[in-house]
Amino acid sequence: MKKPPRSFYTRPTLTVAKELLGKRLARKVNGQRVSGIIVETEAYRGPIDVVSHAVHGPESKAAPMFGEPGHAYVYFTYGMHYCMNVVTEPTGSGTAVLIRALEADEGIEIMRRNRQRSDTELTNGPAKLCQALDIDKQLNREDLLGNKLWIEDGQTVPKSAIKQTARVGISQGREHQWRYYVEGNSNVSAHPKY
DNA sequence: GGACCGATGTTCT
DNA sequence: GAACATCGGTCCG
Repeated sequence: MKKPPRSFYTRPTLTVAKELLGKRLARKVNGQRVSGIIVETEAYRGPIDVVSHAVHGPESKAAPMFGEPGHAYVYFTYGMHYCMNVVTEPTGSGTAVLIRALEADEGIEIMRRNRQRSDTELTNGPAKLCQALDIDKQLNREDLLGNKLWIEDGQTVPKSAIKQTARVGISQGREHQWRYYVEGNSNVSAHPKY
């Protein structure tokens, strides 16, 4: 499978967030592929976005958001969870896309072992998919055009199936509809109220 | 299915 | 001290 080029990530964050739907997020664990199709994303639009980690600046833990596009920004939160972002726009922008849900595809046995949950609970949330794919702090700043953690072409999602809503798990910034997901996909994380 | 709530560590005020 | 881009257990339907 073909990896999108660096230029895919250099584009506006909302465009990348939308077009990541249907792409495959993949890992190689002990020589075996573990992957899933991206079905839910959220855009975090840099220092001007009040809920983005980038408001803390390029010297904060969000430093990778200001790095080269097409790299991973993995952060640790709530004392026990990792979440993964894809850095977007030209270097220095501080923008990224949070991967919120996958449809598990390859290496499901490994995901079951990592998660110890039912198959419907493998990758339907940002911290869950990180656990399923064994993504942690070690993969922070990893190049997604590399061969440890990467993104490659997957499926084509019809435009009519892409839904746009407010982001999840934030208190401010609810007026922006910067979350995208594939309508009808059972792996999309729980639907918030508005 | 939903509401509530505790876990647990890093970062920032 | 508080906040936190979350999750899973418990209790209630």
